[in-house]
Amino acid sequence: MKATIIDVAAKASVSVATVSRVVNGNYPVKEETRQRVMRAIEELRYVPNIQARELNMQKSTTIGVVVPSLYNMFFAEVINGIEDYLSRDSYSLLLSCAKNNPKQEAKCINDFISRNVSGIIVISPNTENIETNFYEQLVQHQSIVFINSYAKLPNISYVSNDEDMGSRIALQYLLDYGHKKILFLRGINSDSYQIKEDTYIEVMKKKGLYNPAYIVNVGEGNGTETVDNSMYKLMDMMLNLDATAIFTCNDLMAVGAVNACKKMGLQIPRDMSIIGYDNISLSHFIEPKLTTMDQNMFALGTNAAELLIEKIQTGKNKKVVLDNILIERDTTGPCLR
Amino acid sequence: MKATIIDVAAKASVSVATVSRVVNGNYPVKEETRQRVMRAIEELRYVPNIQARELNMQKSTTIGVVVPSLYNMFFAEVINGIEDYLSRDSYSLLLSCAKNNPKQEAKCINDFISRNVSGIIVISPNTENIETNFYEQLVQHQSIVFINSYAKLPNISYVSNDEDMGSRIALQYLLDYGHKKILFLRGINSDSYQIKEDTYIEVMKKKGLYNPAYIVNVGEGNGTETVDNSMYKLMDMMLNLDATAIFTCNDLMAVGAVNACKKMGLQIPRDMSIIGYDNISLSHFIEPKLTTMDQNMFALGTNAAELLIEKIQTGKNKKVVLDNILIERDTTGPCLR
DNA sequence: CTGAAAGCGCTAACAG
DNA sequence: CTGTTAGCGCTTTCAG
Repeated sequence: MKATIIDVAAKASVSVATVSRVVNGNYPVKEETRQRVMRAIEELRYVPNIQARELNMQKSTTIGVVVPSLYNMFFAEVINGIEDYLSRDSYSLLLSCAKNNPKQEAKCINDFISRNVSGIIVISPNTENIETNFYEQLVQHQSIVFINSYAKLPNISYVSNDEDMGSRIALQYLLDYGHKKILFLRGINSDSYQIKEDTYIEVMKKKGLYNPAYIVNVGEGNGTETVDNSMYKLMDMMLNLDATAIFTCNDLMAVGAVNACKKMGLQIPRDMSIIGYDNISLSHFIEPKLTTMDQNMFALGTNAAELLIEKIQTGKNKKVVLDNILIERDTTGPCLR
Repeated sequence: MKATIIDVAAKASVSVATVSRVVNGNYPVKEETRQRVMRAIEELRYVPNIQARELNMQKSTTIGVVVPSLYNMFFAEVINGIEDYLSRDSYSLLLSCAKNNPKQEAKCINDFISRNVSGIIVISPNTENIETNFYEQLVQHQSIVFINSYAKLPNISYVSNDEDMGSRIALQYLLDYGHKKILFLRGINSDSYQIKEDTYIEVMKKKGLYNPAYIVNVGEGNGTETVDNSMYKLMDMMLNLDATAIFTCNDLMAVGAVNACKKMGLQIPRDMSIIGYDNISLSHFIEPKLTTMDQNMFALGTNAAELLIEKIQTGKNKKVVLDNILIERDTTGPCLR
């Protein structure tokens, strides 16, 4: 059985209150008694029970993080940032995976609440849960931070990338290279795809280059199958479309596009320019290395953690928008057709 | 303020005991009162406080997971497996990152204990903590499972891969294809590389094909730079060595090898066969898709979770060694020279 | 079938 | 400076 504060008190011949004071160092204790208590703690290998402490204090130092999937390295890198910031503030991180399923996402969150987390970070919240105003009820009693959510709800802090601006930069880069027929690859169930599509449509229309047939939906965008799905989808379509460039909503899709071109005998970037989004490590592992928009996942994570702790402590919401920068590598070049 | 069991009891005009019975369904309650309680729960949006429940029941349904780094996708995939198994059993997962630092690893674990986890999974435990018998003291009061630890301590459950056997299979596969000059690519600072090298040397010697010059050390084996390091290292060497095949200690190195061949104008697998190790998702994202030994990280995770829950419930330790199976894809073929 | 009451381990008045 | 004690929200005997 694990030692409790009572065991320590008995061993040191003091009251539990004194032990508590020694442990927390929040009230004066005579040095000599302190020593005695410390020794008892050592000998019994006493570790305070945080559950009991938090039950008593009506607060908690655990925060919950929900991700839609762990298969896209994007999420691992964001979690890395969150964990890094949190551990400095001695918060703990409860992790749950929603498996790209809105029901599951809601279940994860209810579970967090049961476990008395002091706040929750949701990475790429499922649009369905936003529409059904699941979150609107939630924010009454919970501190929430959304990472990369398009719909802005009241009483929630946000950290997101300026994906609108990022998409403009990516598109402009392609346009500057002379590309006119630019395919747009997106997935389902994420706001982030919608933001980019809106920007894509606006930019292309403004240039008089818009063609709805160029918008391709590859389905699930964050699974193991995303790369292959994107590849097959493109191979099906490209025969009928004479595009010279592809702008994809994430790097997984971009890799699929690269593979499709290889399979079809198209040289990159001579015959086809491809630009991805995220800059996950995968993007520079492949050959040719991917030109992509960097989302700086680590910063996304640390900022979210910072906002959440601020929200917990002050009740104030804040929105942070990070800039995405272009990482120019080997999959883009001038339009030669 | 969140509703408590007392609020529900008051609203439904019953005792807290009855509410508890309704919530847990473990004792008979008259249907009519049950209805009344359920209605009160709905109206108050009551969610049981698991901290309080667990404090009372002296048990917990949280488990802690320590990883040395979150940067490597290997770990993300293992965590995915753990999370998947745990969520079925309605356990929650507390995640901490030790940042490749033994002190930090110990701190993470003490923190878990404070938070009353019912067990801990350590992925690739730090050798230093094993030597200083930090863990030996720990196991008295804690259920521990190690993933991929080569040092075996008493009272700990293990799940690991049979990398010796896996290496034999990989090498034999290459030998069966007629390859005689097989390069071996390894990194630093991991037992796992040593196991594979020992096997490599033994197998090659037995065939009379051993050549120490064929052993290549690429340095850090799990960083972002591993792919490129491996590529440059190989490009430097291959000119002088007339190898026809390469066996690498992980997929990152294998991808580097593939890229090196591409850069040098060698066709894969016609001019060079390459076999990796791990089967991280990256291995089938690239083109040509990598032949590799599957470490099945997901299974590593689910098995660890299973063993941990078994250990928690029965106190029994177990060692599970998973077989690594060959995933034959597109980077290997017969020796044509 | 239901209620009263005793804790789980801890903190924080309050009283010495 | 230190001890006593009342809860935090919940489960579970033990009586009715």
